[in-house]
Amino acid sequence: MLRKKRKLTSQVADEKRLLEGKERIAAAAAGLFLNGGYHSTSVREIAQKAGLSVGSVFNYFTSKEEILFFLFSRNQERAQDTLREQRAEFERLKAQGVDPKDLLWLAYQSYARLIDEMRRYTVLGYQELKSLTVAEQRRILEGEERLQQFLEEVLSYGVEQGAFPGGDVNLKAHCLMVLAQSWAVRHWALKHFTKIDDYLSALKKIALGIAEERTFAPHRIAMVAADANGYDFEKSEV
Amino acid sequence: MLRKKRKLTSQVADEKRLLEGKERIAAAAAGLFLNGGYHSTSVREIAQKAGLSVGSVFNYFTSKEEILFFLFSRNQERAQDTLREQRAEFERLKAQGVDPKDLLWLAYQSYARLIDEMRRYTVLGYQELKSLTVAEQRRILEGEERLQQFLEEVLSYGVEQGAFPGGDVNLKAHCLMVLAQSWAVRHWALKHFTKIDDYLSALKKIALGIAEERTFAPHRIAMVAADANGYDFEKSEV
Amino acid sequence: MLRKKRKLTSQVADEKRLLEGKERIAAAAAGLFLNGGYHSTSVREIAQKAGLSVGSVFNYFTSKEEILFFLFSRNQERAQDTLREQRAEFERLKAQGVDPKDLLWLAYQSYARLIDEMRRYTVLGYQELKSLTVAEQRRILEGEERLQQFLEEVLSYGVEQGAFPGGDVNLKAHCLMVLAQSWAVRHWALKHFTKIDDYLSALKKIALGIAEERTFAPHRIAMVAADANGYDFEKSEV
Amino acid sequence: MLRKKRKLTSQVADEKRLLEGKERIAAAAAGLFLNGGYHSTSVREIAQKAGLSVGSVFNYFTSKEEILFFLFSRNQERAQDTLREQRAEFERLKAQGVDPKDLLWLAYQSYARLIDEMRRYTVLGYQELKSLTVAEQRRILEGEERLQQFLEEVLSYGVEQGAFPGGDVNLKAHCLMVLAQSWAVRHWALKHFTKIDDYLSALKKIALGIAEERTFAPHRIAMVAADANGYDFEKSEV
DNA sequence: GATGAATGAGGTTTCATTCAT
DNA sequence: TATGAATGAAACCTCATTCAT
Repeated sequence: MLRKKRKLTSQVADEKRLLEGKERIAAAAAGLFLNGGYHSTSVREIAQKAGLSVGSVFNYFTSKEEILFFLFSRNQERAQDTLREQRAEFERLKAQGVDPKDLLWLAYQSYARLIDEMRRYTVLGYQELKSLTVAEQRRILEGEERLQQFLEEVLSYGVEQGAFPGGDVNLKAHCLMVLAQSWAVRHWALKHFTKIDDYLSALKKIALGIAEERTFAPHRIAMVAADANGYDFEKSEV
Repeated sequence: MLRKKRKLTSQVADEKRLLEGKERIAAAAAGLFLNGGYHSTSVREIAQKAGLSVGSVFNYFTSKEEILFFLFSRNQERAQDTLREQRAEFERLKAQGVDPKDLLWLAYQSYARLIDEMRRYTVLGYQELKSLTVAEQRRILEGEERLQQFLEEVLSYGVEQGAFPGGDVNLKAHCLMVLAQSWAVRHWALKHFTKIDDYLSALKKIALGIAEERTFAPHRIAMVAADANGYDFEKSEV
Repeated sequence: MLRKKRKLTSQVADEKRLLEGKERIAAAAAGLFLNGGYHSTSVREIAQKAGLSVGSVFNYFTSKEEILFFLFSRNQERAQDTLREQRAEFERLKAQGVDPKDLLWLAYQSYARLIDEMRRYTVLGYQELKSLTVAEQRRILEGEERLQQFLEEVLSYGVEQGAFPGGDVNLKAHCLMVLAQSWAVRHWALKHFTKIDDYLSALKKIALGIAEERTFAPHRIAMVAADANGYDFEKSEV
Repeated sequence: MLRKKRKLTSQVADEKRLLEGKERIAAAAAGLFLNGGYHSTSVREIAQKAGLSVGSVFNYFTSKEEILFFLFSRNQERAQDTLREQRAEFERLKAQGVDPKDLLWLAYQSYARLIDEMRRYTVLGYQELKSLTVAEQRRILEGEERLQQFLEEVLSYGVEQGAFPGGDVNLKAHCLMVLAQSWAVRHWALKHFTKIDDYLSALKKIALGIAEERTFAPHRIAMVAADANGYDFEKSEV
């Protein structure tokens, strides 16, 4: 009669307690997801590590996948908060007439430090984003895009001010993002940097060099079949 | 992570047949692993897509994981082949006194094109490497390191020849690798480039800029606890 | 990526084997469903009784519910087969000018014997029909309606021939059906009849009496709110 | 079927409060049990609909099953009350020398109206009786038997008075009961009757016809193996 | 060598019931 | 007495793997 009744809400009523519980479980899950991956981690393991019974986990989350999504969104929020602060800071410093190069470097540093703080989640993103619903994936990627957009804005401001040459701002921002993220996702290749600040100081010239490079303007034309390069990919593309 | 294998060898005797079968199955698996992930793909699906019975798959591979490993190693081999060619080419051109900058650009281009050809597997690497045994992971990463080493050698040659300033060659190579790989793993952000060559020509100045940047020399001291930066990671680190 | 992939077909390929297996499992399930009910019966129990492993059950059926539906439909088919025979027989005897009363009694007897043969399933129907999808329920009830329609036709033929008075043929058929079904669903109250034929011979006069009764013609007007009799039923009505 | 109860008494001391609470919960449960079935209804849903907490439900009932039993018994009581009234009325009218046929019809009508009032529970009985303990089942069925016995007595009185022919009074009562219950359990086939009284007036001639039918006397011999008709039923028989 | 049915361990999820607050 | 979070057993179902044919 009632087919497919899905429990839509968490069982725990008290908002504060609910969030605390979620945090606790998610924290336990994060570690396990990272070593071993999302699919290889059982809810039983998560519960155990969080010091709860299996059933209790489902009082806080309605599904295992929700735990993964929670991890991503919570960090997304964290990133967006930082972004907001950065924006404010950027406007403030701009008004003070600070050198665009310094502005970029400040912005970039704070992005890289964010990556460092959330290193585990950055890696998780690269690994397990595809385990989410397409809708959920999009939500997360939109956040990422907003981060990149900010770098683009800072770069564009530099162009306006004559600090950087015009060019493919979008590409430059992409490169900068990727180099920051590599601190997390390719950390094994950067083992000789002890801390993010070591990496950053080594990277400084390279990063600014990218910004100052005179590249071609972008060909902002939406290609009809952007992906028509001979591949027979079936659906995906993450 | 570690598991006990029952049957250690494949059931198929004829070497040629065996390899053909493996290729066929792996090809089918590759697509499925990419859209859907390794864990969500069942052996039955793979068998079906390969036009075989479930049982047959296990005549060619001893486990599902072996299929994944096969995919990685086969591509590793492919990459190492390319690397060997590149090395030969590099020596030849070096002997002809070709400009180190051109040498680097040639090497880099061919690496990027390799990434492009194996785009699906590059993504797969970022996503599913952790699904392998630690030993297997290491084997794959060693290949990756060899690729980076080649770039480092080319860069070093440029330094010797006075084309590039001295500096952290290791870091530069890392950056170059990451930017090439981003064509695969962050392709959604590069949608406005139709083909790898479009991306490459836009990237050329940036890449060479990185090579020519005057960075600090590396502090080649192996840190005792390179990872002692406050994290409580348990085991892994990919 | 692929969300909600439902295994749509049974795993067993060989048609004959598949059917045999289904029969075997369904037979085991039938008994268990009857004592204890559908929900209280676990798949493990079914498997055990059928002499199979749990997994194997799901090679034959895609879900537990399918077992229940299989039971219902298979008996539905069985009933429809009998119905077809009855129809043929009816036409044959009608052509021979057999007395309508005898025709009715023959038809009724064979329906009652069918009920007897499928007694367990008749009970199951009363108990567990609601455990099916609404669509599936409808399919089963349509079969039941066809059975009743046949009785109505036989009754109508008797009316034409002057053997029975006109009246609410639909109601009469309903009464006859219910009395036959009561042999299954209220068997505890009929314990003093050893066999269906005992019950039938005792019931003969009553059944024919019903047919011969002079009832009012039916008020075949579709009532606007047929159910507006003060109840606050929420949805169902089986 | 049989289970171990932990707590044997309800937690609520005040008798009045206890009963009020039980009624409230049972009322909520009744609707849910009907649409959806006993097993598919969770205690949480019941609590929610009753406007209580889950814990409170278990202050009033010691188990979910007890709710079901409560529903059945409360209606059983209701039925027995009506029965008592009917008995009194019957004696009164008998003393007044009322026509036995009228007596039967009055008694039958009031039974049918009872069924109508408790339609939901009649259906529930057919569906979920088996979810009770065997002992509980028996208690409920005994009540049902008492109801039938009354009809038998009324019929017997008619026989004594020469209004009905002798015959299988037990069978006749059974038939009458079943036809009344069909208003509830096979309501879908009687949709063209808006109200129970419509059904009753259409049924009147049939019902009285049954009473007046000249059937065989019953063979009241307890059969040794009453069920020896080839079935392999294991335990139950509802 | 190929097949595919059988297996059973283990996955996620539900839910009646308990019990500290 | 009321609450609702915690529990853990047990449910359904999936799937890699085996093995008789």
